Amino acid sequence: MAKQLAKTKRCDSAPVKLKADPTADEFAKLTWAIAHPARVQIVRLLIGREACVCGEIVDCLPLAQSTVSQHLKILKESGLIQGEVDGPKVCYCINHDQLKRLKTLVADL
Amino acid sequence: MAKQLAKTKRCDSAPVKLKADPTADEFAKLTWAIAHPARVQIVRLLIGREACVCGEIVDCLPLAQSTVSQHLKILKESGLIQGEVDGPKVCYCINHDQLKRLKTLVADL
DNA sequence: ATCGCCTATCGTAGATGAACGATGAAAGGA
DNA sequence: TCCTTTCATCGTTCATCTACGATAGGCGAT
Repeated sequence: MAKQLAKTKRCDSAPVKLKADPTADEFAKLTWAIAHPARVQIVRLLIGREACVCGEIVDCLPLAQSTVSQHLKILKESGLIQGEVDGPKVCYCINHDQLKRLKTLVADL
Repeated sequence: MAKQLAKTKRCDSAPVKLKADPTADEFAKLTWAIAHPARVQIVRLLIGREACVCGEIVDCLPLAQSTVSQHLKILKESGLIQGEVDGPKVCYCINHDQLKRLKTLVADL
């Protein structure tokens, strides 16, 4: 996404309005956040359980703790999940608003 | 996804069945295919037009022809779109079955 | 047959992702 | 206070993505 030339060409009959679709970026970010098998599994796990401590998620996946932590960070940054500190542990849960946003974006394709 | 240890730990009460969810892979592949702003725009363009020649898609995006061709290849490999040769041109269109599959997977989250 | 257009592929460079082990920080218990 | 547990972050390595220009191949027109 480096080149940003001001093209004057047309696509068929409609004027070119396909330049910087804001929802395309949002769409891409949300789908990218979940576009990894481990992250799909984490999201599904949280949907099914409503809340889960980080360590449990690690135990459920064949990945190192640091790797899972990275995936959790990605999901958290996308807004799909959120975590709150509970003493020495961190409890993750689904952000239903953002999940609904994702579903809406895909359904409205 | 390299480590495949046979863990015996449990996640909460349910037995560990979060190992190699086949639909998680399918889900990740489909969402990954569309997890880029340019590919989102291409898919939307094709949904709105029902068919589009490659050159028109290139003209609609601020990217080089070779780059667009790569994105089209990714989308084609995911099954979301398909292209058929029409003389010297290639006409791309949406694969509605696969698009519906994507929508179903996301809606059933 | 040759030329020009359209598209795919190759080769490359830089950025980012995915995975790991090791380390660090915070909180609670001994 | 010190130790343990829990989780995040750092640093590294390897692979993949993304973007481009250049090139090759197919097709229609001249």
